[in-house]
Amino acid sequence: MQQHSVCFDTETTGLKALEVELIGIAFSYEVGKGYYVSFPENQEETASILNEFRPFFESDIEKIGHNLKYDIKVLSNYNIAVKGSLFDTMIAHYLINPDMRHNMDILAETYLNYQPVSITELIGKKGKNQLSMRVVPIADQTEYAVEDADITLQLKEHFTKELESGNVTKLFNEVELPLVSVLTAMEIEGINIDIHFLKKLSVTLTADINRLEKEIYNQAGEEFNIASPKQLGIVLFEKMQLVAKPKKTKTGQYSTAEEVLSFLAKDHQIIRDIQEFRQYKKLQSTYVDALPNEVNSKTGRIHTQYMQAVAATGRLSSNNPNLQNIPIRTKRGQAVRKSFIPRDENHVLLAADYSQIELRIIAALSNEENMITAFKNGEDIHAATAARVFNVPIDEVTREQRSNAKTVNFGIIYGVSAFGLSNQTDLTRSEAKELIDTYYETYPKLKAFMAAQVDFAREHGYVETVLKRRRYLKDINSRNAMVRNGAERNAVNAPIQGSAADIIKLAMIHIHNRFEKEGFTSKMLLQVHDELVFDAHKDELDIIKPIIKYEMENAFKMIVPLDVEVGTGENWLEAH
DNA sequence: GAAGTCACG
DNA sequence: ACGTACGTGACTTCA
Repeated sequence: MQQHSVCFDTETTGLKALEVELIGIAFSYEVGKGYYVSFPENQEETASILNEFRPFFESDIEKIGHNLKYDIKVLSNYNIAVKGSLFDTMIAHYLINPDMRHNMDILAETYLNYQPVSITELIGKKGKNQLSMRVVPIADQTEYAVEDADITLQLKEHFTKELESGNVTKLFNEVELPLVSVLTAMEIEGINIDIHFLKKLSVTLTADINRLEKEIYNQAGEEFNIASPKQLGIVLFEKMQLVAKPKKTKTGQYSTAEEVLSFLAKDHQIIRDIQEFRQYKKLQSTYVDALPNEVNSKTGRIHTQYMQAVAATGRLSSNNPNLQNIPIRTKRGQAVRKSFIPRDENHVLLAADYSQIELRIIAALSNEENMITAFKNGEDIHAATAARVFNVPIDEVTREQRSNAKTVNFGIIYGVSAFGLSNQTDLTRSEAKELIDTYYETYPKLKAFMAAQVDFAREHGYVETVLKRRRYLKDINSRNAMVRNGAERNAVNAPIQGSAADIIKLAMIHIHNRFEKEGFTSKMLLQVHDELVFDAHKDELDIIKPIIKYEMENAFKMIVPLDVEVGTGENWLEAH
């Protein structure tokens, strides 16, 4: 193959890239043409056939694909590395319009006006009756796989132009595509967990759940399914009549959500028991019992997948399992976090967190001196805000004042309303309104910035991050006030959340490259929006700590300094 | 498969 | 007068 760029697409036995076997690879380097290589079930033979393709995969030839991370991981099972520049049509379309879907089928219809053979036509709907691609006749495999490769090649032509007209080519080439390799490495690396510890934790949770269950039945005077919001609502609000006017969900059911229960907790033991019961059930089913089942039998580690084209703001998301929502806020939740441990006794876990990155970004973008000064002086930003808003010296700020200031600071990032703020605090709606007004007087340029974002969105139809990542806001001029207000909140929030995502992505690329170049044994494992987690070899700790901190703090220069806290420990909780 | 709930940043 | 925080993924219940 003498081409400059080649599209390829792997066909495999399933969806879990690190566990599947290769069935075939389609190649296309000329629109309308393609070739399919079929592999036998014998894995040694497959590896030896693949070896013939090693020079191609490791060459400088540009590799085009749709969701390349998947194909690269599959090939990694056979020790094939994919080198050279990449072009991922899924990610390209994510940058072109992050709010849309990026399935190849949809893209083919939208851009090529063509309806490809769907995978379900070939192997059926997913479920236990779904066939393996192995049993599909080779002619059909070929037809399907080559079509996909051809479509991907054709999409590239469209998207190259659209990336250009959306002014995101640089973001694509310098951030998102390099990030593919970084995420691939992190996913393959995985993280170690202490299964034995989780099993013990599950036993204690079961004991507490059983105890609470009995007490709840006792107080209710009957047995019912506490995990059923419907049954629980009837017991609490019809039988026990705990409140005169119970809040309903949008379908007319009684709401038993935490925000409803927390209002009743101080007056009713049964509510406190339900809250505790719910918490333990959640921890047990979502984490304590689920995580051990996610351990890969070959590596003994947990391998999440990072979704690079899901979150409309530019963030990553994590699934199968989601390692971006591991508990930390409650005591029992923290126990779950303790189960994430280093690779072995020669390593520790290292966690590096950006401190208040979103507030720093809004301070910098708005050029709000009062907030910038606070950050430059290394002040506690919530206390500093409280001091200004409540007009007291910073060392006389009360707990409650700081807490309210903190809530407003976060609210600003989301697009506060007095209603929302009063919901989140003990303040009444009018107190909340007053606090917001004072806040804007304290930080006048913040308000101007927010208004400017909305104006920009109205004029251009989109907003953008520091790295020019766009989010289109089609509802920004809607006549429906509620819809329009939503778009306006997005106009403020998307550049903030998205810029933070841009910055940590840059840092990840820089750190990954330095680690490769300097040949460290330590590995980056996880990203949790403003935090990176590493398996740090003890011998390398003194070298990599300052490298990580430097690369994160200097990934992107703004007029506000970025601050990163680095910690280490024998588990993820300790590392904080 | 939708709805409700709740874990995280 | 109205309904409202931004962004995700996973689990259980129930039609």
